Amino acid sequence: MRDVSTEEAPTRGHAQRQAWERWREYDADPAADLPRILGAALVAFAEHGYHGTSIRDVAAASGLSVPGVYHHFRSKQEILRALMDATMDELLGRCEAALRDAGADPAARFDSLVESFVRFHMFRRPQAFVGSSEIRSLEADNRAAYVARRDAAQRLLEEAVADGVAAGGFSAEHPDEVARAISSLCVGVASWYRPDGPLTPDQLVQRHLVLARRMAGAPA
Amino acid sequence: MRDVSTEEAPTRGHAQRQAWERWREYDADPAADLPRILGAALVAFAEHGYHGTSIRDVAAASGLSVPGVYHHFRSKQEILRALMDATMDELLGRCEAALRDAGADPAARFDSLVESFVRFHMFRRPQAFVGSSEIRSLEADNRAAYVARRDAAQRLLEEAVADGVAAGGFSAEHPDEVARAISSLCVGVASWYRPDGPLTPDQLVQRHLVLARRMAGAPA
DNA sequence: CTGCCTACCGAGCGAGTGATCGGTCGGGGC
DNA sequence: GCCCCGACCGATCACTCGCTCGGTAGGCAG
Repeated sequence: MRDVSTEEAPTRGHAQRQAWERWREYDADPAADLPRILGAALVAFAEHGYHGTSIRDVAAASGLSVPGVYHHFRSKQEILRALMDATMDELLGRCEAALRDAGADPAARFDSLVESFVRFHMFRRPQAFVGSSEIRSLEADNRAAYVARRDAAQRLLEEAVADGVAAGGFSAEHPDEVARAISSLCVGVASWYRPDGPLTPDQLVQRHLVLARRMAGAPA
Repeated sequence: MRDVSTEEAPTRGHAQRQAWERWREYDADPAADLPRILGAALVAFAEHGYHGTSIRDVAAASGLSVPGVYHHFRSKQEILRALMDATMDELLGRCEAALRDAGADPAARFDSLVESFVRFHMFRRPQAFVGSSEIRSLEADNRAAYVARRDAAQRLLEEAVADGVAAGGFSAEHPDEVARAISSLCVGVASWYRPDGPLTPDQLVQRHLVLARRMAGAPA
């Protein structure tokens, strides 16, 4: 028999806009502030993929029955959509907070944004992985909406590089390609970074900042 | 009861070891020199993923029936394994040819290797995509063997950067991280590059060479 | 011709899939 | 007291999955 404690509220989809003022700080558990079904889905999707995960897998990992899962989500697809939405909410929220913190100087804004990207991909590895590998599993409408938000994040980077070139002394000849290279770098971080690696998160952030600045042709 | 050790697939059996002397040249169709079942599987796995693709999908795209597919491969898993093996055969083969062509100068070897990586990820996009996204769908043994070969490719890059630092005037402080960044860049190329984009392949190679050199701290 | 080989196909197996139906159970409002 | 509602479950639906069985068609050796 299951305990009937219902202390957990989903609040997905129309959640209150979270602030992410402390954009540098992350909980050790990537699934910590997700409702339990989405947390279970995150782990399963990251490990076996969307199509490699059954509703029964998600239900078991959530401590629910199959109809229990369907009480909260209309379909398997909607679980994926909610997960991807939550991922973009957090990424965009933290990046905007990082830019607010950075003020007006183009070089500082660039550094702050890159740092925010790197940190997100270090501490939200499963989200970043699912967010890039399961785009193809989203149905057309959901995919279009998700890609639009992902492109918006990409545009933040492009603007940061372009502003650096225009007013920050950056020497990159092709800012958009540098921006794309930086996001490739971050996606890569999510795929190999392990918290028990030899370097601290702060060290890794600094080293990637160096690589990003070099590609952008930022003054040393 | 047939003992299906029939290796009809030209991938590994037919030309004992392919030369890849012309490592810069690629057929326009990534599936061109794959047996039809692997070609169909490549397209399907790239679009829907391993678990999102059924044997019936592969059979239909190959113009075969389901048992027709099973005449050539013992299992769905073995189709994936053969596909991933063929991918690594080609990547490693072309990269080794690129290094042979480059001679002894560390900077030339670095350039040649990076060019080979970039070209492979531009012209073998589906292979590169499946090769990185479906590692998790390989069973333990197959995965271990594949990861070992992928790490060997990574080591080529690490050595090229390290040699550049030791004898080529590169200034990178952390060669292995630069190597990892370069391969992240290439994986990224496979995910966004479109042959009908505004830039020619040669232009894209040159631009990525610039980014790679900058990260490695190569003399301008 | 027979005998055997490779290369396939039609039909179908057991298991598992996403999803649904009609419930049960406990707590809160009246 | 009563009723309703959200949260959940057991049973089951129609369907698809990976895979297999028993066969056929054609080529080639003897």
